[in-house]
Amino acid sequence: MKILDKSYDPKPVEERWSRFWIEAGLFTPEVPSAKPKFSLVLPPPNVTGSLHMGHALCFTLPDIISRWKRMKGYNVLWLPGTDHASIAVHNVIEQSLKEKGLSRETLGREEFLKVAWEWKRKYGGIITGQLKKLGCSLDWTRERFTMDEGFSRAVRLVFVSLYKEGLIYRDYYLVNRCPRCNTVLSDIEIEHKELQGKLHYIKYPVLEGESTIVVATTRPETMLGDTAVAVHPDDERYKSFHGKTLVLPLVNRKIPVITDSRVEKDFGTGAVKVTPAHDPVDFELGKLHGLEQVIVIDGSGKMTEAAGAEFQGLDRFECRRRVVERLREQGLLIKVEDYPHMVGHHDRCKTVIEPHLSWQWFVKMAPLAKEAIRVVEDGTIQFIPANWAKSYFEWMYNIHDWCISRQLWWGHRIPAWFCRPCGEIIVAMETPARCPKCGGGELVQDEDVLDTWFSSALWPFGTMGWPEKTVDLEMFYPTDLMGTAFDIIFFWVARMIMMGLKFMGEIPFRQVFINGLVRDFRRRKMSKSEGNIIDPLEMIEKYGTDALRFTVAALAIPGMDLSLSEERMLGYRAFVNKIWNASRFVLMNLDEEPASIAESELTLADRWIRSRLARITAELEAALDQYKFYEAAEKIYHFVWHEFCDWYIEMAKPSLQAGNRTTQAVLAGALDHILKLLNPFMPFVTEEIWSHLPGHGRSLVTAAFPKSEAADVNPHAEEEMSLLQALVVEVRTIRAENKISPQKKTAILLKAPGEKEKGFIPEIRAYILALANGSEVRVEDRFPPEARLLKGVAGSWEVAIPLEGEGDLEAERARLEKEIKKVEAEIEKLEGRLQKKAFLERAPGPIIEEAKQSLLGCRDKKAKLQKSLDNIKA
RNA sequence: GGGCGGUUAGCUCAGCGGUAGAGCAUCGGUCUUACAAGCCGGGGGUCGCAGGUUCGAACCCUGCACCGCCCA
Repeated sequence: MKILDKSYDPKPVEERWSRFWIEAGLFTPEVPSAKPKFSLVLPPPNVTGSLHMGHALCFTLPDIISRWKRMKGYNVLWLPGTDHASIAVHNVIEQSLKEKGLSRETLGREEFLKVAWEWKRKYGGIITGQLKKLGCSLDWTRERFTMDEGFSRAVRLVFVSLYKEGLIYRDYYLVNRCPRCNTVLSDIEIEHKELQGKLHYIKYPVLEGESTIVVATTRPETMLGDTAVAVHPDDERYKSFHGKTLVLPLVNRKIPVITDSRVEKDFGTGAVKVTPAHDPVDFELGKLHGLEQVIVIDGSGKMTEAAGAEFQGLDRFECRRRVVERLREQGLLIKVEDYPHMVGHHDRCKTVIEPHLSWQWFVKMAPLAKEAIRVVEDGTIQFIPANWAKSYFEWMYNIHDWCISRQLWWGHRIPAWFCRPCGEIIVAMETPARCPKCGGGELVQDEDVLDTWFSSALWPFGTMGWPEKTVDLEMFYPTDLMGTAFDIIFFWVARMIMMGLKFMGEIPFRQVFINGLVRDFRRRKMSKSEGNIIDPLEMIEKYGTDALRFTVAALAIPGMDLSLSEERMLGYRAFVNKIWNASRFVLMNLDEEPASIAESELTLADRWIRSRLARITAELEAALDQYKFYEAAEKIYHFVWHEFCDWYIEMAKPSLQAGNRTTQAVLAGALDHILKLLNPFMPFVTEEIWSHLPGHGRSLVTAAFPKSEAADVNPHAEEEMSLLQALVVEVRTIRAENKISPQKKTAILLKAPGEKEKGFIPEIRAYILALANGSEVRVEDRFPPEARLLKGVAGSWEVAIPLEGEGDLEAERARLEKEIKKVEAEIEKLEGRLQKKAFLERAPGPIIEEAKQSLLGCRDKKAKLQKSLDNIKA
């Protein structure tokens, strides 16, 4: 048998197996297949991306499920791919152009796209390589990219169909624009953050007469675009102003005072300036009251010509200062107050959003949302944890139309053409030759591309070849699981559900597992500026992928953020190493010739570990079934380390030395079983060890997951084992507390409570000797009174070891006194309970019985301890 | 303002109606022939606060406080 190295070195092992799995096609499902299927698609990471801890979590967890299902005999498809990430790619490329003194405009669309594709070819593989490093069991033969030819076709088809159905429309509307990224955004890409702003009180003179109205605003620069002032119709303060005309300061535009019940009387002075082209509320007001829309800020945050000669070309914030200055000079600025308020920011680049009036494309969401709500309501799609469904509903019930056009080039260009002469809009799959309305050939395609999330919404079926009727769709759609973080429920999950229902007529996935956010050990968000980022690649480098994966699983409590620390990872690396060394021991003790089990030769330890394996397997599967990764991880961790290693291996040693071949077989079998249980969590180390086991197969990836054998459950062996453990721990405790050297072998005296229990002795004698470092085990009916003994109680048994020489009994006395105190507290509690009439009358029988037994046990223990103590004192 | 989650050992978290648990940290012992990334043993908690339901509450109900997230 090849002896393993003394410690585990992950790097070469990971590289070797990662390559082997993929080359051997083990992650590629059978087509066709008689097996039941289990499918999922990878939520596509950005091509620009590099693996971060959020990915590590979000991809490891479904991988654990995938690997487990695969081993259970499912035909598993986990389909990988990446997303083109319009804005992110633009940011990267435009930044590098800027460094060369270029811009995308100087380059032109076609050249820009060439650069982008080149860049994608060069860096697009980074994250996929990292996914392989993570050990994700993805079928790389099916890898897709959202801008693939086929996928792009699907995107176009969806656009065209929705347009034809009236679910996509074009509108001149006030949308959110990021002046830095130079594109509009959808509502959910806006992050509202409270800023300490200023409320400016500005005097607007009335055209006729001397009076003025004071308005309050946080954005004085927008006054240049004001086209009215609004007051509440019932506001007594302003009744005399109804119908009056004001002169807009700095601009000298004549604007009306209008009344609208939506004006908040309590805000500012109760009179509000109305800027229909730059504020969502004002936009609505303006439409209702037929106000002019004056655009004073352009899409990049610069003041327009309409803002006036003095301000034109200024940045919006610079303009704000200038406007305030001018108003102050003219005595029109009454006061400025600190005013905290919520301001929209672009969630990616954190730039303050500018409301922007322009022509854009929108998806009408309400009709799509209806079905999507129903399938979650009726449980066809299940959120895990279920609470997230609530957020989903909340959003879906209040859904807004989705602005899908982006003023970018990298992405799916909107398949719409404008006929210059007649103004007709043509939406089509292919570039139309001429206008169907006027017959003209002067057609110009819309410049914009679609929101990246528009294509992501098609991912679950677009990746499988839709709109073709493919075998993959037939076999693997709908998928079974979508694992993702909560912040993406609206971006992704909701839209995938809507599009899946709309175009496939079926849900895209049955279950949605929502994982938490990864935080640092003090529960802070990880961020570059805080310097508290834990980089998964660095962790893999330092501790190995298996340790990283196991850590992530052990911390993954459904619905909870997890706080990660390197310390924790260190602990699980120790676990990996522990497994390695336990395996090393097993392999060192196996004969060349594989052993087989003879039932009659099974030792207590053998029967016990088989019983425990059966139970732990069932428990592990139950936990995984509910996506309780932390519970599964904790269970297997405890079992492997503190049952298999601490007890079984130690107990197997004497049998192995005695040449017991059955124990060899049980030991090898148990290790094989354990490696399979662990494989979904730590694929690399388990695969490596397994390949050294006699009779191993080709790969654990496709090995059968162990069954929990009911026949192996052995309560008798478990009970006997519990007794043994209690006895051994008691002896060890007495030894430790009395500072008896670990090297020193001592005689161990046992007193069984009765004849029946004495029957256990032959079975446990050798184990006690080995585990408690005994020189002999003597069974006594009563301990010799003359001897100096250190005594303890284990269940209903007593143990004792002789104190040799002139040993000090002080420590022992302290120990006994402490023990007695503990038992006394327990007795008091139990007596209190059992004395209550109500408890005896109302509590269920077994509970009362248990309490009574407990009390008897405690009293017995106390008596024994007391006797020992008296002995010492005497 | 609405919604969700949290408050349990020094730290991070399980437990969610029947005697308070884990990992790490800590303290003591130990290089015992798989592993010192190890082994053995110990200490440590009126389960945020106040009421209520119950024979029995960390767990269920009500209110409050504080922290975090999401949506207006």
